Amino acid sequence: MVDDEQDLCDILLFNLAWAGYEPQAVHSAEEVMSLDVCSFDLLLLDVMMDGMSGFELAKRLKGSEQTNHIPIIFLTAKDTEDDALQGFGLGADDYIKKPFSVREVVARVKAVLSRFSQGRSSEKPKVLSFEGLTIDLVQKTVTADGERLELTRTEFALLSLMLRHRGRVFTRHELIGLAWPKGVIVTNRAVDVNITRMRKKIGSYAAHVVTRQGFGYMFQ
Amino acid sequence: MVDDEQDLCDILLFNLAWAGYEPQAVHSAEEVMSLDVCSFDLLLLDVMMDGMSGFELAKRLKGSEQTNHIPIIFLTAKDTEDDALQGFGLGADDYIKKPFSVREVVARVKAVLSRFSQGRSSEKPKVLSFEGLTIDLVQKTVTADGERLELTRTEFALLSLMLRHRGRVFTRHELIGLAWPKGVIVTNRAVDVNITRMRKKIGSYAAHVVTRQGFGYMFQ
DNA sequence: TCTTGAGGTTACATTGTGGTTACGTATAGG
DNA sequence: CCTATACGTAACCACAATGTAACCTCAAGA
Repeated sequence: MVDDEQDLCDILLFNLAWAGYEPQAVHSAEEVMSLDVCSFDLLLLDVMMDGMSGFELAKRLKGSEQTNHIPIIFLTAKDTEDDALQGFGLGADDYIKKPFSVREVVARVKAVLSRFSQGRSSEKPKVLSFEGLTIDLVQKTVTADGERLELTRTEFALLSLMLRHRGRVFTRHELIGLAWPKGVIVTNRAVDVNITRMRKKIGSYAAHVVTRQGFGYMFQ
Repeated sequence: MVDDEQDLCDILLFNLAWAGYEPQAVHSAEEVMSLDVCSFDLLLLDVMMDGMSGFELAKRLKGSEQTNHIPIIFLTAKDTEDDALQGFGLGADDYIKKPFSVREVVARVKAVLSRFSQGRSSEKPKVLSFEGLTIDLVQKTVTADGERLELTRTEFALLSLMLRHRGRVFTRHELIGLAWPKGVIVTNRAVDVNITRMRKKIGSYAAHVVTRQGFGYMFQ
């Protein structure tokens, strides 16, 4: 959710969370660029914002291979036909005029997400695997040679990230940005410790989680 | 495609062919053994079949050096889904629950194949190369004539910098500014020593790392 | 309120990296 | 040909990077 009105964000955050979603709010389009946008399932964009407008942001996101699949719902105070058309022209999936009821927003979010879950998002593979190591991204479970492993959230995030991009070296800084919740601040050493814990749990597959001294970690 | 339901096979065959693939169907796991499995790019296996199950077949294929690289997508009936998938650890690359839409199957096939075709070595082969010398900027590795070299971070930074701007002469001062972490203070001689160490590791290619006395170093 | 576990930090051991130094060799300028 | 300077390189060693156990905090449940 990108909107510069703090109060509105709070209300929507609460209601969307109540409805079972995991909403996150930022207050300017610029902030969005510093996030891992790919990891979001839906964007609620305010059109009128200081700095970059919601339309401008949408144009950029739809222009990138990485993010153009993410459904977008615009929130706007403008109610003219032109603006609506401009929004849809940018690939908007819905359009909600202010003032709106919270219930309406939640309903539209639900509708757009269900529409998308049948289509493109079901194309995402649900499991990652490497030899006898299998990661179920839906059940959030890991099995090694048939044996169920108990990885914690952080360990799971690290392993699935590295396995999804096997062969790539991640710096500690990148891992913190990609496998940790947004906004948390931890030291680099937290990565080492969680890598160690994760290695211990995956047994012989730990040999594939290699340290590239001076660079970071990778799965190979 | 291995499934004992003739009708289902026909539908999938038609749609996969329509999508540009060259599908082939057999109706039991036993029949698969008589085929040249290595020549297939992907296997769609029904789990529940008369005779050998899809799991059993997958276990055999993953156990063989010849075939363990072939991605497998399981087709599972709803009642066997959960427990079976948690336990199997067979290295499946995806699974699709019955009943499924044909479109979903095609989409998953596409996703898995694209992941394997480009994801094998690395996602973006950001590499620099010169004759038989290859620098993988993602994996942070250097290979010379196919042989993997173990360069340290500083050596890697020096070589990749010079190779990226081949033909340009870098003064020691420039190299310290570009290949060393910001803020560190080292003497010029540190450059010499690291150049020497790097040269030693790249073998015959060391001849291309030339000293321009009084100026600095360059790669030519 | 109590329990439990996730996970961040710290401390310490260990290893590898790489800076410095010393000395030998090559090069340029006279 | 001589000499000052630049460079190559082995050796030494400080410290940076990493593995890991231990401790502690915080939050989610019970």
